[in-house]
Amino acid sequence: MKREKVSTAVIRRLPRYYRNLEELSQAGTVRISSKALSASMGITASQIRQDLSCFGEFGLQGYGYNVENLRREIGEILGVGRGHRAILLGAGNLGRALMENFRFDRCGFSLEAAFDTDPALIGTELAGVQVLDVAELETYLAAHGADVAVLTVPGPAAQALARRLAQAGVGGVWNFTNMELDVPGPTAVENVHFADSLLTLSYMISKG
Amino acid sequence: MKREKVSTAVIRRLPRYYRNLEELSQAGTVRISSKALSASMGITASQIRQDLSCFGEFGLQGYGYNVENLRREIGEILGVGRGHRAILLGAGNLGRALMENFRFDRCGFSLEAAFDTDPALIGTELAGVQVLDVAELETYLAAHGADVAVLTVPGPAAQALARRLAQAGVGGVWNFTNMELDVPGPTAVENVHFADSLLTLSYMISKG
DNA sequence: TAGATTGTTAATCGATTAACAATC
DNA sequence: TAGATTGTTAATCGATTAACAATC
Repeated sequence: MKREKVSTAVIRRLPRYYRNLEELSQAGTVRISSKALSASMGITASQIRQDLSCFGEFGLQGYGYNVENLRREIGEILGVGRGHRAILLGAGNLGRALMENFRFDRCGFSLEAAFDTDPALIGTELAGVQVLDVAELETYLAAHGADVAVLTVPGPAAQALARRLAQAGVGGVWNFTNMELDVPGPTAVENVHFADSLLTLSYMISKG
Repeated sequence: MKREKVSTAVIRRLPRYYRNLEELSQAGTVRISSKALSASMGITASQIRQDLSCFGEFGLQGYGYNVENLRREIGEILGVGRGHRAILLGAGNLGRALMENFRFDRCGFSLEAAFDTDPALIGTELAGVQVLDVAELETYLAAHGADVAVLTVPGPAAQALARRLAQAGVGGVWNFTNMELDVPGPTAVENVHFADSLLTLSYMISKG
């Protein structure tokens, strides 16, 4: 194995591998070759082997990969099972949709608290999670900490909150706002820009 | 200009250019050089010029680009202003969040109808949009058509619906389910895989 | 053993960056 | 005119694909 720095292209494929292996595992498939996986994922077998070789040797010559074993290994690489703790900021429509529908646990996260500014929401419970006052954010984080913050607030509030989160030591921001966040140092930002995504689709269908 | 086929890497940057130019335009900035834009976007000036040159010559030597003009040109490339029509399938939490919060119009789309299977929802109106019975999907599409379908249904229903949409001539599927869709031919699919995104973030914060 | 399939090295392909003549 | 900045060509860098020895 190589263990130089792994390119983001590779990293962004890991969740797809993980998802496919989960499905295979659930379907009871015990082993799979890079060739078979390649066919079902629309990626070359060569690339799959190359990608995996960044992290170790998970296969067996003449056999392929043990599905459950490979799933677990990739899960470990992605950090599933580290007991990551998430908080959510902005319990509006989108925030609530994520709280009620998104399976944080399947990604190895537990959603521990939500924050909002609306007095009508503060003190209530949504999807089994307490809604706290954003004013208490630093107090909460000092006491409990959090690995990731889900940012589903209105755009204008995003940048300031992101900075507060980074300041308080939150490791990553999952950004659903349409803002480009500028956060210092070690805090990671992962953007889910709906508009960018829809505009890409718009381009794709506008060819004819 | 070149006009060979444009790589997806370039296309995925276009919405970001568009977004930045919107902001500049709203801030009243009249002109900008590739160098200045590069600094504010964290992309090299060379890449910006290279990207734009795929579509035409929008700048002026010694001057740079007219912000509003470039914004409009990129908007045109992306298909904003074509009056694209969208329908939404699955008016659950996430679907409703998109209907009520997402500015389809800012991407040049109008949301024309929603579909669900829940009798309690069918016939009601959400965010000014009628909710129809999914059973009427084909009838509706035959009568009105649609350019894009927003797919916010539960995973198990996704694949079959995607096929029905493609069959009925819908040009693109904006896929929010955690399923990998297999649709025939000319219908485009743009995925918004929340889990993949969160797992990528999980990887990023799991290094230490 | 023979066939299958890995991990890795080498070859190819594509995307990003640098350089610069053209020109506003 | 002199300075700035484009569009494009060439150089570099990185990522994907192909090939193959190792070996289950």
